[in-house]
Amino acid sequence: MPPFKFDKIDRKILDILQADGRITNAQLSKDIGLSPAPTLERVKKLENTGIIKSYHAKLDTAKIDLGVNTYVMVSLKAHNKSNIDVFIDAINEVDEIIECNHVTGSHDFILKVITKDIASYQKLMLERVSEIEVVDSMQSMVILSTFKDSKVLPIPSN
Amino acid sequence: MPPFKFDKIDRKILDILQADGRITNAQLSKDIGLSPAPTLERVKKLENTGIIKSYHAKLDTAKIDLGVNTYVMVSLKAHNKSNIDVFIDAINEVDEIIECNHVTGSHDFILKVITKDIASYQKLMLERVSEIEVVDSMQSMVILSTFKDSKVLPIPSN
DNA sequence: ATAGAATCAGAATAATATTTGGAATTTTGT
DNA sequence: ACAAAATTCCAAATATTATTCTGATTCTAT
Repeated sequence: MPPFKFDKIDRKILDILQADGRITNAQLSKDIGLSPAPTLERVKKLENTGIIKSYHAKLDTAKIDLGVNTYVMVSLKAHNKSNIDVFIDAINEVDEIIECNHVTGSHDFILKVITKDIASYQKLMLERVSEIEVVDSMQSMVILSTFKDSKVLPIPSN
Repeated sequence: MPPFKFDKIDRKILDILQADGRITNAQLSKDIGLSPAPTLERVKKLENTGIIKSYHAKLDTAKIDLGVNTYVMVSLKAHNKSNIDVFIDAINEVDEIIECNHVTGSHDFILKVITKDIASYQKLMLERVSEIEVVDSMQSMVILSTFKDSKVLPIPSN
């Protein structure tokens, strides 16, 4: 399958759906200047080709009592495939870890961890993450405040 | 306004809408075991109270040619309010920086940066970020691969 | 117990999504 | 350049969903 080329109209659709994932097809079609039928067809194609992976509600963490958000940088004892697999499998069991990226630099992984408070954060780290046998060291950055959290990616023009 | 208490049904709604932001109200009502009318009423209340902030399409960065994603840790020359304001204002101008968090630890901010390739990343950093006068130092972590990217927050049960 | 508020189901209506058929445009191969 | 093929589009018809409304039931606080 060729990597599917989308045109200017598709890009506009992607911009709009990133900013408002629940816009109606009727409104979307007005915004991009097409009738509803081809608009829907384009959206479906973007979904079917996997360019649009999914849609999600974004919640206010403070209002659902998730006050302590952190980034945690993790180093493994050795970075062979076996160890990485063990780590990934363990991470996937933990709902509070919502992101896990393998990164360059002096650490191996960076995690994003969402918890209710410091106590639950500490408990999670001590009992669930430190306990993963392949983990060597961890370094936490507690998020004090968030100044930008855009869900709109900068799609290149060409 | 009291901090609005949501019950078990609301929590289920939040779980479902985080996982599938475009589910129809009809299907949602079936999933939670209520009729459409009160289901919609609950969703609207969750939106109006700000617990649900927004809805967004999630795209495949590789397929839209955004192959280089990084975390960048930034230290400012001094962390007074004035400098922070200057920094935030500058960051908000840059579409490629989709997240900006003020954090504890040896750096001041952590950014998430989305670009097409290494060349565009370097250009962005040199010409847009390094140029911000209050920036002292930067340290990059390039994302090699993403093992988890969940849009579902672990809502505390009580 | 009882008034008031909140929540619910079911039905009616309004809006939207989705399908269909065919015209117009673009693309492709010669 | 040309014609066939493919793509893209619109407009209209139908199916599905959202939304509103009414009244019954449950919950809450006194």
